[in-house]
Formats: sequence, C-alpha cells, structure tokens
Amino acid sequence: MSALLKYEEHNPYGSPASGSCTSCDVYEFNICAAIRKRSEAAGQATEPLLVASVHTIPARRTISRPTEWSEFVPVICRGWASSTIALSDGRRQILSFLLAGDMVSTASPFESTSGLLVEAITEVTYRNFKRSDLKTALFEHPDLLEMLAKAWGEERRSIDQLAVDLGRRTADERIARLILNLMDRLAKRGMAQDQTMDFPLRQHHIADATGLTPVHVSKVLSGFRRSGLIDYSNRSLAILDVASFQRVANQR
Amino acid sequence: MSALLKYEEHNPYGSPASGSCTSCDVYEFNICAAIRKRSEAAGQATEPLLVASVHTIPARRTISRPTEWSEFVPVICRGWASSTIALSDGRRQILSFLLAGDMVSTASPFESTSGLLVEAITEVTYRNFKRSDLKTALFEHPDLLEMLAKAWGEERRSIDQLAVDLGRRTADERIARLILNLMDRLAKRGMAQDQTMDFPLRQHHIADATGLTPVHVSKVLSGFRRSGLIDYSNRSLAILDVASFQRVANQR
DNA sequence: CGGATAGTTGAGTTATCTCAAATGCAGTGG
DNA sequence: CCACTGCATTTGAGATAACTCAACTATCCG
Repeated sequence: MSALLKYEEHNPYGSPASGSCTSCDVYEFNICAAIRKRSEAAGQATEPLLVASVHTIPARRTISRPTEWSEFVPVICRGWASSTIALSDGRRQILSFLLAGDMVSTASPFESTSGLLVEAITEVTYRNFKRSDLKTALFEHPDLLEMLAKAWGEERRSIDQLAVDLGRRTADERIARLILNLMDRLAKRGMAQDQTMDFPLRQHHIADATGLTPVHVSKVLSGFRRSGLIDYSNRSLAILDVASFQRVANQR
Repeated sequence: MSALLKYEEHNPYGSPASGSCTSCDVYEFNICAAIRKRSEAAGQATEPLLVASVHTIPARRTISRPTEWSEFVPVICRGWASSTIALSDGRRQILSFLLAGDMVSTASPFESTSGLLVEAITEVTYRNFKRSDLKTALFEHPDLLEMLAKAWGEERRSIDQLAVDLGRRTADERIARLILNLMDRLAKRGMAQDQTMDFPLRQHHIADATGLTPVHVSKVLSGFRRSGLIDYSNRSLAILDVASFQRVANQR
C-alpha cells in the first residue's frame, strides 16, 4: 500500500515543521484534510501519490492569470488572495476572497485555465498540486472526490449568494454581509476572536467585491462607524454590535 | 457486462420513441449523452445502471424547493425553467434559465437539497435520475465524471459571468447579454434560426435575472426595439442587427 | 364578456456614481 | 530625520441610472 501524500521539503510523517501541512492551522478545512486522512489510513509513506510544491509571494503579486495555462492546482496555505474577473475597460468584479485552506476553484482539478485573475492581497503562501496527480487521486479515491464535491457545493452556494447580493441588495447590505461573511470564515479557522479580525482589504477591494465605488464604500463604512456598528482601524476590524449589524445585513 | 441506462417507459435500444432519450434533440449536450455513450460501448442491455422517470408539468409549476429534500436529480428534457433564490421580503434573483439538456445544478448529484427554487416557465418535461444510482455510476465510470466536471466548469463560468454582469454592467448591457446568451444556447440546440428564437420569458423573468425592475426592463427593451436592434412580439425574439447588439452588450 | 396578468408610459424620487479637492499614511532616498 | 511621492481615504457637490408610483392599455383565458 502506498502513501498518498508527500511534500517536497519534508516527510509529512515527521514532526510538524514550519511550512508543512502538519503544522497548518487550517488543513481541516480543505482538500488537504482529505488527503491527509487518506494518508493516515494508508500508513507509512513508501511512494507519494501527491507532490505539492510550496510558494510564498509578496502582496499584490499575481498568482494566476485568466487564460494562462497551468498544470498546477494552487491551494492557499496562508494570507489573503482575491479571485477576480476583469473587463477590458477596467471594471472588475471580485468573485471571492481566498483564505487559508481554499482552492482557487473546485473546478480547477479538471481545467487547465481558470478564467480568473488570482492575486495576492497580503503576502501569500500556497501549495501547487500537480493537476494530473490530483485528478488521478480523485478518480481512485471516492472519499477525496466526495470531499471535493462538498467543497463544490459550498462554492456554488457562496457564488449564488454573491449574485443575489449584487442583483438584489443595497450597498449597506452588501458591505455588511461581506464583513460578516469574512468574520465567519476566519472564525472557523480560529483567526477571529471577540468579533475582531485582521482586515487587510483596501476599500477598493470591498468596492470590487460588492459592485460599488470606492467612494461609496468609504461613505457606507463611515456610516457604520458613526452608528457604532463596527470599529475599523489599523487593518483590524471589529463588529461592535453583532445583532444590529446582522439586521443591517438582512433587512430590506 | 451490464447496460448502463434504462428508462421506465421503453427500451432505450429500441427504435426512437417519443419521450425517449433516443429521440431527444439535445442529448448531446448533457450528462445523458455521456450515459448514452457508455451504454453503447457496453452493448445490449441486461441490467440497467440508471433508471430515470419522466415527468411533464405545466408552466409555473414548482419543480423543486430550496430546502426540500429529494432523492432525485432532475434533468430538463423540454421547455424552459428558472432557478432562483428568493429572499423573505419578496426580492428574487434568477441564477439561470434551464433549457433542454440542463441539470438543475452540477452539484446536485452530491447534495440532497439544492438551495434553489426551480420553477417551470413553459410546460416542462424532465427526467429524474435517482441520486444514489447516479453517484454510483459517476464513481464507477471516470468518463461520466469527466463529463460532469466539464459541465461543472461551464456552470461555474456562467455564474461567474452573472456576477460580473450584476456587479459591473449597466442595464442595457445586462439585458443585451442575457438575450445573446439565450440565443447562443438555443442555437447550439438547433432551436434558433436566423437569430430568431422562441422567447417565453415574461419581462419579470428578465428583471429577476438581471437584477432590475420590470418597469425598467420594459423601457430598455422598448429602446432596443426603437433603435432597430431587436424585434420582439408574439413570444418570439429576433436580433435584427447582431453586430450593433453585441456592441451594446459589451460597451461601456 | 370579465377578470387577471403583462406591458407601456410619464412624473417624480433616490441610491449610487462622478468629479474634485483635501487629508492622511507609508515607504524611499537624500 | 525630512521631503517627496504615491496610494488610500474622506468629504462635499452635483449628475444620473434606475427605482417607485400610478394610471392606462393590451393580452390571455375561461
């Protein structure tokens, strides 16, 4: 029986090392977890099924371009990235913010171009899985596939919600929902306490994610601050009155 | 070796019968095609792998509700349906129009609730595949899975585009793009000639799909008509000046 | 023929945008 | 340490795309 997982820079079965999945805070939340579980079930490593190379890039660097062919499937390990569609005239729509544990798109194991512009917002560490290996593994191990399908369902729900937000919700609602959403996702990863999170997004990111103008985003955020709903400074954001804020996010 | 496909009302290997996949105009465009190819490769039927029941329902009938549990995966055979998210205050966003050959969602083989409200726009005929059977078939036959993955990629691209449209495009652009999009999809199915298609959508459907008001949709469509871009009457729509219309769809 | 649903049109309102100027803030080189 | 440059944010004023409301007309169906 062969092991299913190997990283270039270490033996995954050794003690946790910096940069290894073993020390990754979030590997529970992604395909890595499934791979890991498979590996544990399979016992000690003899031959790796999946090789992943690790990369760290500075903020603002592009991770992948819309039509760029790549034989790798990137999974974010650390930092924030955005996945965007850009129109030729400069308009942009951010489709999702990628956090630790996220695969750029759950369709990417099957497609060599993403159609998306993926950019680092903060410094980002990510793992590149080789698409062909990953695909083989998915075909061979139904539980991995099941996990990916689950992630696909979640991805689908979240982009569906984005469409509802963009099509049918006011600026206040959109922004409040984005913030609540991010708080939730970070909390699940243990990266938010007391309704407070690191918040590296610039207002233009919020604008591009909500289909608004940076100017308007500034006005809405100022409004939230003035009403004591949130506190927002020093790249850190706190929701001061969760209940009211949730009301803003849903209300008509 | 066992056959992979059987419909309740006929032997799929007999001569084309009304209501059978064999006579379906569009089976090339969906999972049915993959199942069919599998079946042909496998030779004559001895034991069916997939059983599908066929249903026909009148316009406006609900096909599935957001939280309703179902053990079936519906695939549209004929007619138009919509897949919608509805908010409690009555706002609605249509996420896609489903045409012959479309599965409600490519995630549905893996999920027992869709989270979506699926409604017939015209009279609709659809096939219900049993989820558990479909899932088994997918796991056993990589080519089926590959096909589903492809459909999944397309679904992803189209909802991504919807988000861009809703977030970053004007009313004119959104409506023009919707029309061009439908024309394309119907043309692929041989259901549009000379830039003319049957067009059963009510203006409120267009409004819910584009995030606009029915009143505004009416004004934009009248504008298109007045400028000689489209002709639109009797539930039939023709694009009179494709080039200009495409310009409207992209322009800033 | 009557009632319901769908579409049109006009008038007035509003959420969000554009433009522009002012302020703040972070990093760079001298 | 300061001056400088470039980016991010704030704020105000005015413009506009899309909305709401309301009345009217057309179309469909029993």
